[in-house]
Amino acid sequence: MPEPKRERLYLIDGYSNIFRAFYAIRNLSNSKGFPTNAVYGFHNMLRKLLREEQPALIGVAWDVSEPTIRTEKFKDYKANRSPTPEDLKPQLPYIRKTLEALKIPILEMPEYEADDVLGTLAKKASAAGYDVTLVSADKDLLQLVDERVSMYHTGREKLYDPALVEKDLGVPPERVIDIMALKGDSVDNIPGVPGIGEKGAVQLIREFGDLNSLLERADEVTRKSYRTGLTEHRDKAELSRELVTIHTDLPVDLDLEALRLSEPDRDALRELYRELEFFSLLEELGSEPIASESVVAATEASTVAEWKRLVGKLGGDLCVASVGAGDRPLGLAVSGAEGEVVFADFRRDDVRAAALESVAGWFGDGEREIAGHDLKEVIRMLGSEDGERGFEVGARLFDTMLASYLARSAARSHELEDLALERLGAHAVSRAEAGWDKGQEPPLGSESLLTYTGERVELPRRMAPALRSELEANSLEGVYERLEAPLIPVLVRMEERGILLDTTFLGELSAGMAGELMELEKAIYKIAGDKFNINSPRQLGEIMFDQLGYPVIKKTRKTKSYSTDSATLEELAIRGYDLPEKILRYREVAKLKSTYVDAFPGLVAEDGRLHTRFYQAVAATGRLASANPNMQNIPIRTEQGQAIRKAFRAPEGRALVVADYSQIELRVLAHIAEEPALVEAFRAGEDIHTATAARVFEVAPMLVTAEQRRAAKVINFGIMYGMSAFGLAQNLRIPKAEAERFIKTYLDRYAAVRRYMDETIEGAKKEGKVETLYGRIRWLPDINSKNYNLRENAKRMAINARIQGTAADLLKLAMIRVDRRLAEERADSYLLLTVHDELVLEAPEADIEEVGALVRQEMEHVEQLDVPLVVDLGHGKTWYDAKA
DNA sequence: AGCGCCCCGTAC
DNA sequence: GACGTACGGGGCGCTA
Repeated sequence: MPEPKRERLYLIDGYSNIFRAFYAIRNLSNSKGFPTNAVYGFHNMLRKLLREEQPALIGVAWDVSEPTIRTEKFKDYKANRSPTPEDLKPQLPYIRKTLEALKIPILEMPEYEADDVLGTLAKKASAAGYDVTLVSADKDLLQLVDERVSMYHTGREKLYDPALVEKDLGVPPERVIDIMALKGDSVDNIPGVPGIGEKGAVQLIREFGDLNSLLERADEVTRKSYRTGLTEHRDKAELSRELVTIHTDLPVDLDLEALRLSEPDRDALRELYRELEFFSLLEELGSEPIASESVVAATEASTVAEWKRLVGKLGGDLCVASVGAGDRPLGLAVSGAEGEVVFADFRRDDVRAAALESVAGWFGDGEREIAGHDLKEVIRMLGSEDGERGFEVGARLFDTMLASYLARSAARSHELEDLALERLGAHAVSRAEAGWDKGQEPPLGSESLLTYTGERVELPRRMAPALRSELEANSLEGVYERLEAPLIPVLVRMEERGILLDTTFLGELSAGMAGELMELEKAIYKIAGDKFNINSPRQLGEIMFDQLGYPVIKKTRKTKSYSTDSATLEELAIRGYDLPEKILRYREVAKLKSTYVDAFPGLVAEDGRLHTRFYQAVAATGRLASANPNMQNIPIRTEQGQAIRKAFRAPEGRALVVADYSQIELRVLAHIAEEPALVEAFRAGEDIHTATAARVFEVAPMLVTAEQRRAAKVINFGIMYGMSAFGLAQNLRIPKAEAERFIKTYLDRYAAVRRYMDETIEGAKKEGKVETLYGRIRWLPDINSKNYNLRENAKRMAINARIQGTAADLLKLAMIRVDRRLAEERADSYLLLTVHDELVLEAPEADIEEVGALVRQEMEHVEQLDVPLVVDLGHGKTWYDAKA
């Protein structure tokens, strides 16, 4: 009859594994700078163990502070141990908390070390019929190994049974003590026998059997140094043996059943993961929608009276959300300080009217604070139905999306769903789950709709306090209150207005382009000798490099296929091949046609205008982004591209006014770097690229050639982007050595720029971040990475983020001021677009001079820098004319 | 059909 | 590898 399968007890050596985790993972901390490497490493080790071994019983042995039985015997025991690292100490309580959350018992006994607890429990458990596995990175524990007790060595990743102990150490487990007693241990300050090391100890024990016999027969030892050591230091050997011997007979009265593993406390784990910012673990842990905690589902107000009654009870500070699709609101949710949520479904006409009236009151109330996620969308949606929004924003706005963005501008996403998962461990109900699916919308009063709407306000309301403190902790309230929050209503108004589009004109443009593409296509097929899809880089590559045998210039980054980008095609054209020129021209026209000319008419709203969306929480540097359509990459470089700008126009009697900052980023560089030569040039109103060329090439400004100016321009921009000599050489088609000389000369002549770059990188390495003039932060976690690419990328980001980000700050502030002054002084003139260093406005024809002057004044005086800020103005019926 | 990745190109 | 920040179109393969 086979013996029934024995259950296995896993006994974890706490400190040895914690230390190992601490040293194995460097540089892990949460956003507050709290070190988390040891918690993370140790916790992951446990998770792996739980997952892979599924232990029946488990416990973690924990050392207690001194005194112990060993320090009493030998006061210098462990005296050579270095103190617990400063970064580890604060993590220990968190490790205990993770153990508590995992429901893993912590085993500690006054006066005894973890080893003794482990030894005693191992023996006790094996005697009681369990198998035991010790988990440690300390090979002292190998003395405990026997037929029932094995040891998993965390560092070596080996599972030791008696045979493996003998193989690795040269002696069986029961002799491990003797070896240790002979050789000693300098770290634990165990003396051992002077002159005997690991090899000698093993050899002596193998020869004499055990330590007792060896000591008895010490005079038989042949090697003189060993013999004298053993005879003169017998006491040391015996003390050492006592110190290294793990006690297996502690007076414990532990019911082993208490070590039976139970279900973890998922809520406690979630809380810890959140605090420590173990987001991947948080995600893996998964979670119930917070709605299931039955506090969030909204109460629907089905009558006006009910709406007024429920909303009346909410109190001062509110959290609001609109729900719906695109610009079409389906309803409004609002919650008060206690978290009770009221929902108005706009399909009930009277409730809708009452809700919109409440909204107007709340947003217009300057004494009130309104929280929410992506309030620009909320405000825009609520204002969309009646054409004209029935309210202005006077209330203070706390937008969790923007707060998250300021706290971590480089994060992948600041969407409500993602933040809720990361910060609350909550899986938000999806739109599909709420009832929006394939053109369907949720039925009136459905439970899932009420859950969904409840979450839209409850999730941001619950995240707001932590986000507020995160802003404060990083001194980001200034940027929030001065720039981001006031910008919200400005952007709403710009999006609502849109810009008039001349679709007829675009239609003509498209037809012309179609004709040219046909011609090009014919010519291309003729040279290629075959038809193929010119839009497919892969097919084009096959034609050029396989069929026609052109030389391969370079391969693509990800798939290592033939590159056919414009630099490659230009190079081939220079080398005299026919096809590339045609392809370049084809690409240019096809790009303009598909991305702009043909795409815009489909995006025009009923008012004939294009309403882009500005995204305030996307660009890691602080810039705005624009989409649907992207109004920030409308062509301007080529004549044909510029023509597209003729389609953006002002209505009858009105004109577009364009104001753009001249060289704002270089001015910001001059200011931040305090570079006297650049500052002087800007103060003198010189052409900065000509001035740079003169300085670098050592010629009088008047004698700078067009070629020299072009090179200076490339390096001026290249510097701001962290361009290398390689990049400059490629760009200017010059030898790398020449590019290197060029950069060196530049940095010699602009020594403060070199200092700026060095100091920026040095600061980033120390702080892990860079800041703009207004305190906007970009975190750079990779700045000290061992990975060359990651590190060098982070350096370039550091150099660029300060400049680009400061320029973005300046423009945002200017927009807020321009908007305010126009509203006060020229209500029928207003902002339409912003393109990073440029504002586009619409004004009555009669007012363009005054509006231009007003805008220029606000933009140029937005901040007092070491260099003047200069704005170029233009106006006209179309964007094209206004920029001319 | 919808989605995501890739390559490529537009802007500042 | 090699120049920062964006958005978007077409090709193409995968999944449903």
